[in-house]
Amino acid sequence: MQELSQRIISVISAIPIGKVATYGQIATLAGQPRAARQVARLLHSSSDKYDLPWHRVINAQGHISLSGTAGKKQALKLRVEGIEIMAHNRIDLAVYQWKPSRDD
DNA sequence: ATAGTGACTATAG
DNA sequence: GCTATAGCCACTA
Repeated sequence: MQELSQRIISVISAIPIGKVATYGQIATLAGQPRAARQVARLLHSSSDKYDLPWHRVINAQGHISLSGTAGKKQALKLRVEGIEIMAHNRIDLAVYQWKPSRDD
C-alpha cells in the first residue's frame, strides 16, 4: 500500500456523518492538492476493500459525480445522513462541506 | 518503460 | 447551462 493511498483512505474515513467533502479537498488534506483523480480512483478501487464512506465524496461543484442508479443511491445515502439533496443531485457545499479544521 | 484511463478541477468560449 | 482543453497523478495492461 502506498503511503499516499493510505493517507487518502484515512482522510475519507474521517469524514463525519452529515458532512461531505470534495475530491480536491481530500487530496489537499492528504498532502497532494493535485491528486483529486487519485482520490476518485482510490474510492472506486478501494471502497469495497475498506469500509469507506464513498457516498460522502462529491465533486467541487457540489454535484454527485456518479450517474444513473449509482448516483441515486449515493443521494439517498446522503439524505439518510441528514444532507438535503436538491434537484439534479446538487448539494449545498456552504452548509454541508466538511471542515476538518474545526471541531464541527 | 510507454500508453491509456478516470467517481477531478480550472479556464475558455 | 454546455463542450473543449489542459494539467494532474496513481493504477493497469
